[in-house]
Amino acid sequence: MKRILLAAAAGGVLIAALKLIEYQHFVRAYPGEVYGGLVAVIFTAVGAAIAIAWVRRRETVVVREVRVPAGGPFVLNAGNLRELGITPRELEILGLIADGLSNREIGERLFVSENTVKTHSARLFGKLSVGRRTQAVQAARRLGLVP
Amino acid sequence: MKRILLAAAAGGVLIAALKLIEYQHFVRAYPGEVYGGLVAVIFTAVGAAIAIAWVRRRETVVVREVRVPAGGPFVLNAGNLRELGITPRELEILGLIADGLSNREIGERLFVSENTVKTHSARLFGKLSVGRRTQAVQAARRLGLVP
DNA sequence: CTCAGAATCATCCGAAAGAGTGACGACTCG
DNA sequence: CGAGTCGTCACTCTTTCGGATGATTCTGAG
Repeated sequence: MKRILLAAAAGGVLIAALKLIEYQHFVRAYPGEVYGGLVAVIFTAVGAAIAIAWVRRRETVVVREVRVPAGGPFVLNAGNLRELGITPRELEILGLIADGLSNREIGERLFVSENTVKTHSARLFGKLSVGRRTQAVQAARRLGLVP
Repeated sequence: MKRILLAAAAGGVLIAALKLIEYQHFVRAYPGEVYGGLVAVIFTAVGAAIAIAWVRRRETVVVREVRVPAGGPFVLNAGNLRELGITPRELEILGLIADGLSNREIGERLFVSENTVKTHSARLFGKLSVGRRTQAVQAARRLGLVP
């Protein structure tokens, strides 16, 4: 609504300006070519001003700050666990992988060698049908195996 | 440099258009008022087109606070994004890392080289203060940067 | 125009991860 | 007892990651 009024007002100003310039034309202070050039320049500027005022309203809206209010405590999906045949130890290592630990760090935390961790994770990847630990984390979260 | 040439070319077209309209004026097919009106309308449009082409690229980003119930669709936390100084491209790559893609796959999907992906991810790790992609995914999820 | 930020690509190098195998002890179940 | 499962460890090889730099191009802002 406000835009329509603004457009109408702009149109009025436009016509008024045209008349004003035209008046000078009738005064014949300048030849027709100058008149045309003047009109062209002025209305190019007017058009640019209108377009800028019009387009500037366009803005990208980005949503902000929405702390997920804790969608309840994590519950393990034991069903998927069974179906995939994942052992307790493997689940333990899966959790540590999801925490972003390296194989070496996992080994140190569980007091086993890095090779052992690699063996477990390799079997884990097979059961989850993935080839990378990041994918394993994704699959585990989707299956309700980790928070 | 390129812009200057473009501006010059636009000016040339402008003048040519003016001459063309002026020719019709000499033919006296229309009275002076119509000539002025025609010039005004056309150059208002030209000015608008130029301004739009010039201004269109810049888009204003507005941050809006929104409450979302638990389990709702993912909403990006733009605040954290700003604080960490993460660029759009980096965010894009962060998302693909979270999807479990390798650097090579990310490069293929975005049509850039693997080296570029590595550069982006390295800067990303710095901004997130992590040293591994799995940790980056964890941090990103905690900060509301990825689903 | 100059400057800064972003995106792009490259090279070198060491560390980490993953694939593929083989093996051994402990425990359970039939 | 024998078979099967689990957890453990080792070794080799290839691929992928990550760190550290340097360079180029484009664009927006001052």
